[in-house]
Amino acid sequence: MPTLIDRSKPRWERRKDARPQELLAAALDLFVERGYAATRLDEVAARAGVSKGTLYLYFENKEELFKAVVRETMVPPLADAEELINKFAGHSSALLRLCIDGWWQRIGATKLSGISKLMMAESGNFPDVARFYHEEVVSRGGALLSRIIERGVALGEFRPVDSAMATRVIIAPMLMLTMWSHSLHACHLDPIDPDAFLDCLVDLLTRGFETQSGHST
Amino acid sequence: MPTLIDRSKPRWERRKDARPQELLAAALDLFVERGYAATRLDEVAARAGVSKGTLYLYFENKEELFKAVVRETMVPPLADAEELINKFAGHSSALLRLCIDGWWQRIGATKLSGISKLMMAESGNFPDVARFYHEEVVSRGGALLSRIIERGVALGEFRPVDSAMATRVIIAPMLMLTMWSHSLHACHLDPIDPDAFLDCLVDLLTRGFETQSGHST
DNA sequence: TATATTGCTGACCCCCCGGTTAGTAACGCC
DNA sequence: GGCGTTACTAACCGGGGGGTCAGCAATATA
Repeated sequence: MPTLIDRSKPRWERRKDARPQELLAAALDLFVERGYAATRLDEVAARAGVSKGTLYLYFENKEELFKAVVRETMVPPLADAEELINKFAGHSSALLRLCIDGWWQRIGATKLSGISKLMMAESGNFPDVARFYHEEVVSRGGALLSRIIERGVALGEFRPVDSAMATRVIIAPMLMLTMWSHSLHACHLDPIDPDAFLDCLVDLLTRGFETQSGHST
Repeated sequence: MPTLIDRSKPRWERRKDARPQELLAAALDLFVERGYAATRLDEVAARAGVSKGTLYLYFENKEELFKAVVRETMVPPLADAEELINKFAGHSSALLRLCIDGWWQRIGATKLSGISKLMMAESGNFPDVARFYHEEVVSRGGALLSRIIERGVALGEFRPVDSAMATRVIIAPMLMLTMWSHSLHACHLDPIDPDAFLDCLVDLLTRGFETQSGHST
């Protein structure tokens, strides 16, 4: 009978070391699936195989849980990209494509992109979280792209542009691509081919930044 | 004493005709400020100067209220733009700029842009609303831009591009601009000059779509 | 002024969810 | 096996919000 208790296995285990990672993984999944406000801590705990009380043994509250997810997942790729830019020798448009492709592989195409979408969506309702995310991710990522643009201009590989503005124009389609795949696309509406989209984007950008011979502004 | 009841004026008035518009205006404000899920119907009613019960006399539920807001505000500008495209005679890049500027004036720069942001943000949690919005706004707006691109290609004013993809690449920065102003920007982070951004965008697009070098815009 | 009609109120229901805590069961140690 | 420590659970709390409805008060009518 299924009502009998199986005493060969304990009902739960003590696994202090593994819990934080498992909780973070579950939290990432659910934050991405549902958004910040709509994610239930009960459900995060359940997906990690523990009860809600246990979650609170490892994380102070919902906000700290979210910050931990960001620190654990979004920040490392940024550090790697910073290192790449320092070492790179070659044409700046190649560096730009390298970074866009790298972003796509490590963030854009993964569930991590859901975090960006979530922040765009809900930062207005959670200013503290927004400030944290801006400091840890947005400003660092933006600086990274700006450096590439400025490098290109300095080497005469790009025509002179406002690097701050150009950075935003580049980031925008990248973020939108992820937003689409996490919103309308997720409802089976308006499917989009990401690779074709990125190709189209890089193509446009390359032409747009080209130092032109026969043109006037 | 303020505790005395002023019987010269009724405590409330019967204004059946004006209520729907006032409720829609209040709802638009709050949906834009807080998002769909975070908007409290109590608060919508209060801002419209009525009680929550009254709101339910005019709208079936939260979802129908939202749909009514979209129908009332987002759909008319689309119809106008469709008419503009049909009548326009001139270079397609001029038409493109006209539509982008028009969008900016009538939607992008107004609170209406908050609706786009809201849908990107929350459509995943409200598939029915997402489907409605997609049918009424997204597909129509996309078709509109695609027609401009195809017009340009047909007239030899644009180089041949995949119009569906190019449409997305154009829309993306526009939507992102509004998302920024409604999210991080709203928290006084990362201020952005919309006009400069749009100029930068149109500049890039113009160069990107240009037929072979040697031509002028 | 008296009566009928109806637009509107506000209290109420019920579920949900972030956060808390008393108690329990797993495990290390002897 | 027995004991102490502690990782973990489950029940609970309080506030919030979508949706409802019996009754009331503002108006139309006479």
